[in-house]
Amino acid sequence: MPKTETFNKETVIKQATEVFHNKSYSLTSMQDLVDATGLNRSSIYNSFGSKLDLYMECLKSYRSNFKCKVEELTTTAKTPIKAIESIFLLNIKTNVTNNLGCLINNCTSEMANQEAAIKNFLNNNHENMIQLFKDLIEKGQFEGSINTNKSSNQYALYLLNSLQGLSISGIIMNDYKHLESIVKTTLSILN
Amino acid sequence: MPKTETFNKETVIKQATEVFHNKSYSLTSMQDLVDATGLNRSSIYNSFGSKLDLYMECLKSYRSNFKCKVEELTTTAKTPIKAIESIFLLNIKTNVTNNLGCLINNCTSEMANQEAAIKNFLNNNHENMIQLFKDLIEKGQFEGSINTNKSSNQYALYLLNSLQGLSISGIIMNDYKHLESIVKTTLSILN
DNA sequence: ATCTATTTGAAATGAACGTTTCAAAGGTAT
DNA sequence: ATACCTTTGAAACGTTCATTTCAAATAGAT
Repeated sequence: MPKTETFNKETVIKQATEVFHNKSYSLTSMQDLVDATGLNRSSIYNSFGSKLDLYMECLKSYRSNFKCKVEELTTTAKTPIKAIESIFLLNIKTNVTNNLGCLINNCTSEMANQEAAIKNFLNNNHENMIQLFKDLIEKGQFEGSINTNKSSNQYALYLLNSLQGLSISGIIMNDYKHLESIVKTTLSILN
Repeated sequence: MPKTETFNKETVIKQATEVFHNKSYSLTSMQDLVDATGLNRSSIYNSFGSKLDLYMECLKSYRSNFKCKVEELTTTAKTPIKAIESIFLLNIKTNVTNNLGCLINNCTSEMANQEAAIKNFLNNNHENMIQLFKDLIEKGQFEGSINTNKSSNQYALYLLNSLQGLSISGIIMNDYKHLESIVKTTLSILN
């Protein structure tokens, strides 16, 4: 029957993600994507639809990648607070080495008010993150390892806010130690 | 002698700032700026140089505006901690009403890795903000109203990080109360 | 009124953009 | 081999972009 797809869709998304991460959505041209993926222009349109569609795929891939790592961290961590810490450290490790910030947070600044589909994704992501932190906080508060000065919801909002801040801090600051210090100070409130 | 400038440069910058804030740098076209300012295309180039030059002017104006308000707040505030609080509240008040985030933080995501002049400005801004918080913290620690669990530098990094987070949070979250809660939790560490 | 330097308007420039088109090439199954 | 449908390459499409150009209008100083 037909000729089958010769390229690996996941690989292409990975390559495209890197470009989008490096240059932002607006500053990434279709030519950049052609160059980075080695694919033909038509193949990209055939397989992904449009530049925006491909971008959305990259966002989803980026998030599911993050989710995987987080799941691993939370299951291996000894305490909820250690789990939270390792999520934060994962974040600065991936953001300080390249000074690019988090793809999703960059997207928020750039696109949240421009594209409804993007806004939807971001809202969804936000809720997921809040839930993630809320669960961990509740677990810690139940165990007694996290204080109950604030509700799990208040702490979740606080933690996510700090994590988002680290995305921007990671773009400007080059010193890993400074970012580590921020994490330490941020989490010290929970004990 | 010559015909003099008929328009007010500051007004033009204000109008341009609004456009850049609404649409980001990349998504703002020269036509958008012509429409928003009422100026002729040539006049913009004559007076400001290029789109990027005008953008830089807007960033500077935005920052000096912020600085003015901060100066007023810090001089009228009864305590350093109240001063810090009012800076945070000013921030969420200006960012939650429009869901646009902070112009400078948006710029960080979008442009920090694209334009050296911008990166320079952002680094400078970062240092200024750190110094602002550091001074307030030191004052509070000297007076005894702020604890010494962390150094003024560590607290300054922590506070700026949270403030940057609020810029992103303000884009996604619509509930002013939630942002207020974040501020409250963030500052509770200082007492 | 005249000169002079500037602003203005409108059109033009040339490059880059995202997307489409379509004939040719390519691989799979009959 | 042949038929089938996909991928591929290259060119072209129509827009939009930032910027330039330049003659005409404009206004302060002489």
